[in-house]
Amino acid sequence: MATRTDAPTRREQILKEAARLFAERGFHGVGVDEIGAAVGISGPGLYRHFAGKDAMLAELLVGISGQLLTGGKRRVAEEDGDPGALLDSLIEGHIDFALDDRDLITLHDRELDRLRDSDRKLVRQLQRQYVELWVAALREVYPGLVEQEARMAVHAVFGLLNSTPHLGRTSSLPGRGATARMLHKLARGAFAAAAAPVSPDGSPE
Amino acid sequence: MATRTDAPTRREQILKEAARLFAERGFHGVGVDEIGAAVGISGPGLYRHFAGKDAMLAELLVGISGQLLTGGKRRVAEEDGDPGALLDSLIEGHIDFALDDRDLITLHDRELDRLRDSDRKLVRQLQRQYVELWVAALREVYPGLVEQEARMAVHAVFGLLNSTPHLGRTSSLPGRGATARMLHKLARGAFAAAAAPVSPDGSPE
DNA sequence: GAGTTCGGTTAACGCTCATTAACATTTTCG
DNA sequence: CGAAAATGTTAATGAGCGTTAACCGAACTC
Repeated sequence: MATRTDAPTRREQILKEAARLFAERGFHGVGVDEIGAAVGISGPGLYRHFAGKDAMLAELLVGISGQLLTGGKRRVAEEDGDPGALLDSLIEGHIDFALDDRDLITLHDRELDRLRDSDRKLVRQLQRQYVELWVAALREVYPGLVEQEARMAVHAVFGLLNSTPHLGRTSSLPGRGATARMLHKLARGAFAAAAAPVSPDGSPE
Repeated sequence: MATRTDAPTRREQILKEAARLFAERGFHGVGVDEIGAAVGISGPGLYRHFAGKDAMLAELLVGISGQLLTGGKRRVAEEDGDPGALLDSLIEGHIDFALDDRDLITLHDRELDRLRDSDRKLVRQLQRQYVELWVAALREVYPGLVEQEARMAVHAVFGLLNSTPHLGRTSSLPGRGATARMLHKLARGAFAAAAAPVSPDGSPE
């Protein structure tokens, strides 16, 4: 049970830099020499730590999906009976992740196809479980939602929350706290609308 | 002024297939031979129509941004005084695009970095104009929104609407119409929440 | 303190792949 | 018709890049 202060091992440094570079220029857009240079060693030295470039990507993507799922499960386990609070907790966790590890979020839905079949299957399975967590939580709050609707809403809200990488180009963000609060509001609003039975705002069509 | 029924020229075929392939496997993941094969010619025959692979991507991305902006401007021009209707019209237009040209939507925020500086600047500028269209329309409906908030909400809703490519893996969609309606509802709900002054749903924190 | 492991280095290999060359065929049209 | 443009073809080129080979010093370890 030691994940913190075990020293940022070389492996971890590499993964972190690789994530940043992959997110910036895409998996194929980054050479191993670059990744090596980013951690002070150069080129093939990476092969002392990873089987290959693919292995780095795989470990990153599996790691992301795993972390998201683990965090989600923890929050579900901590539920105290208030479904709304659980949904808020899930949203908050996802926002934290999207804001803190925006590189990984970017990778997550950009480079999945580059994985070996088995790895991709694993990642997809973790993703699916994570989605189902949300779907269950959402339907707890809005029992009127049928499963398919709920799933679609969850996917859409993921898209909303994961939009943070696209910000920052346009204008400097209004501070992390305010950003998080705004995203939370937006997500909640979308969910509420999903559950509204008919004509969401007044326009009959 | 002839864009339709001028025959689907070779150029257009190529662009269409290239878009599909790029969206599926990424710009670097697709070879020119593959693109050629997709339209019946093979390999370097493409160079009779495009200066290079980069040029195809550039034309695609500029085209997308341009189409979005043009469509948005048209809808703004057709405004009849009802700000809510304009916002709905913009949403509807974007959803149509996201559902009909999901390949292009995918490309749009995945491969922008591969462009030459000048092209990327152009695309960004078109994007920015499109965003500003939305921001203005949104603030017309919700005057309480400050510009920065509105811009963030718009970006987030783009993320939401552009999430459609991620669907379809999980479960068969419930039909195009229903999908469009649902996305519309979600977008409207998010916007409404953005404008809500405080504590969106009841949780005080 | 000798030997093994660890973590690195540089040089070389080999493959993929965009691009160009050289050449052929059809279409246009004066 | 006949020349020139248009549209392809295949073969060659050349750069980039992931990976492997061969080699080396430091750090443990018995």
